[in-house]
Amino acid sequence: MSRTKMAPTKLKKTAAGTGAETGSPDISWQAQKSAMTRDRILDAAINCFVELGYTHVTTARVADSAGVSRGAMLHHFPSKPELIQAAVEYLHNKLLEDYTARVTAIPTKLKGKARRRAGIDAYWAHLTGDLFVVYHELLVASRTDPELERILASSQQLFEQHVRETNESLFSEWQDRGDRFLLAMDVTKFLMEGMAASRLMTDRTARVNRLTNYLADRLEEIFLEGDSSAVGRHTKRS
Amino acid sequence: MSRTKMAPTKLKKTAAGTGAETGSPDISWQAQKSAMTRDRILDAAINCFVELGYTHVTTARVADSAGVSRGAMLHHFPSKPELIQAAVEYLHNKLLEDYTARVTAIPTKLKGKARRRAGIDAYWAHLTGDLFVVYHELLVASRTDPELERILASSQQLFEQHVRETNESLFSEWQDRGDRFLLAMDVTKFLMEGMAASRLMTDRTARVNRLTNYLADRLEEIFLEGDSSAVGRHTKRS
DNA sequence: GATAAAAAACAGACGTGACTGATTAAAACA
DNA sequence: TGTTTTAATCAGTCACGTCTGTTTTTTATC
Repeated sequence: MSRTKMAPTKLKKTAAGTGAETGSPDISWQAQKSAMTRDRILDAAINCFVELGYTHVTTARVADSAGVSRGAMLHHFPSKPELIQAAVEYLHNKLLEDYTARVTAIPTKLKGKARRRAGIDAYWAHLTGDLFVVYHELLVASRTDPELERILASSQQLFEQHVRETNESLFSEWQDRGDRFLLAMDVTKFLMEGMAASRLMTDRTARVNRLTNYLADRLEEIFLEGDSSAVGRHTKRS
Repeated sequence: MSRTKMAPTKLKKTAAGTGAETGSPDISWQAQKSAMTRDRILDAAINCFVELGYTHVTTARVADSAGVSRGAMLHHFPSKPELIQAAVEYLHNKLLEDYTARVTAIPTKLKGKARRRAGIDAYWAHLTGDLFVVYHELLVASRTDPELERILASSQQLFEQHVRETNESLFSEWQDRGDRFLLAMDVTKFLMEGMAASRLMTDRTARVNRLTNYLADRLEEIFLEGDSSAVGRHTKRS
């Protein structure tokens, strides 16, 4: 938004004054302030990713959005690649938080089928949020950006692992379903990510709703498969 | 702005009717040469999209890749946006050709289930080709590029319609399946596009194979649904 | 039909604006 | 006062678009 300095929101100094402040020796007040500026800059960077798109982000815009001068920012992040790396890791953490928050927010009284359906809807909300949109853009950009690929390769793996562990604990009824749990997660993941990535399709909401319902039915089918007549229908081929 | 496709039609009128050249060649040598250069430039542009990624493409690189000078290119495409628009439309046509070619290449002796499976594999080959990767990148970039969004919005619609018509004629056994045909196409489209977009996942081939087999089974299910006990299972909800 | 004029295609150099990183000056703090 | 943090300015690079000049093809005139 507006440029202006508005001087870094002077946070209170807690009467630190004399420098005694043995109360917090490890983290000096300067360090706190520095860390706050860092976070402000990283938040601004994410914001720029959302509003401008990864390729249109410049150091000047991030600094402006954060309300600091370029000099100040370059003090914290000496070069653009270092800023990008920090911002991507920051985004990665926010993504994890977002997914975890949405899934753990499912009422505990929901059980069985209703709970699984709520999980689908939570994942869809996660996928259509700004954070995932930006993350997806980064993944695409990484095809021709080795540095970005290096940064994302690890976080991608960590994210999948985290999602899997979270799901294993929150949907523990799949515990004895073995590989069928992985199949269910993959079907959900790729079908919904495919839908999320198609921004320009016609009849979006109608098709999304139909496919989401279809997916929910398939997950029930996979879950109950051991008890139905459809055993082994899609385990191997070719 | 709009640079209509056929540049060669810019022939002058030769109003001074000497009458001698009433049978003048409709397409002069000059026009042919111009069109050839145009196509060389557009091919080079697509190539740059593939090798460098949309965001790293510059007019100089395209000209260099095409083997013409920047001045020559600027003569055919006065500005970068005009070049991009022409290149995107060119890419769109190549995409249509690619899909059509792959699907029509399915042996006619394949029938029923085997034919449907071949369709899935053909679509997967299409999605993992360079052309679709680039198209997907453009789609992502269009989020923060209004001009690109305008160009893609129409081509996206045209592509879906073309695919639908092609499939209707090549998989005519779905003719009386009504909406279930649309469902089958959507499930295929989004699940496979979701897989294609995930470049960095672990165990890629194994998971892709499993999901592809799963998808093939689901399509058979949808196709046979009218004759099975599963009628109406996933037609409506909320 | 030959030749000159006109138009189109092609080629390269220049200026402008934007972005990055470095350097220097000011301010806040201990 | 001395050090750390913030602000402002400078130089180098890159990409784009305009400009001018050259070659090739078409049209007009004799």
